Amino acid sequence: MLVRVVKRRGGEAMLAGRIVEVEVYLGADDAAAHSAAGKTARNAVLFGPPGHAYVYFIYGNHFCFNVSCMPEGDAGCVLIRALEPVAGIEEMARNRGLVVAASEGRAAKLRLLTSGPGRLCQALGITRPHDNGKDLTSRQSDLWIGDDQFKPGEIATTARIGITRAAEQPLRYVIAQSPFVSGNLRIPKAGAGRHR
DNA sequence: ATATCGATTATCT
DNA sequence: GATAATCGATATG
Repeated sequence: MLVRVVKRRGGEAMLAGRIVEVEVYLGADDAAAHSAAGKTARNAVLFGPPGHAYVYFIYGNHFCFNVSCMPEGDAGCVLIRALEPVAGIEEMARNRGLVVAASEGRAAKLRLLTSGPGRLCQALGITRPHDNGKDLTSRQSDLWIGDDQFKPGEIATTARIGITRAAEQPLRYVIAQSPFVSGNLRIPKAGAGRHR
């Protein structure tokens, strides 16, 4: 199994991150999916062809980025929940309103860039009117997903996060070894905490 | 360290 | 009018 990279060309810099955490949403029979109640103006992309971007705005503050995965007419999708920053880190930090210092707290701050659905959208500049519906399989698009030949270690599955319905299904997939997965369910080893 | 809460808007009932 | 696939700040041990 190979993991992929989300890339985005913005102006001069290219922004890229490796996908380290996703959640699956089934089209039908999934009370947590936006598509559960049928097609609407908001989720229309999910019912289109696979490999396209579904972007939506949530909680009045944040965007979330999904990839439609099922053939036309079926609304299954994958929510991209966390990335490992790969390229364009300074611009991502600007987008997030953070400053990445050159040395020490760097690793810690990298986690703040893209470890979460809302964060990674802000870091990559993904917004609803602008990016919704883009073809992620075409390099002509300024937002696409490609294969970077990365060989992940163990893939762990857990319950999905932040939802209020059908939350118990183990449809969240994370690269177990990655420190860049979103914070909620990180499994800190005993005594692994930081001091100060 | 963990827990609780407010922000803020598109979408649906 | 209620709700939400979140984040960041504040409060508390």
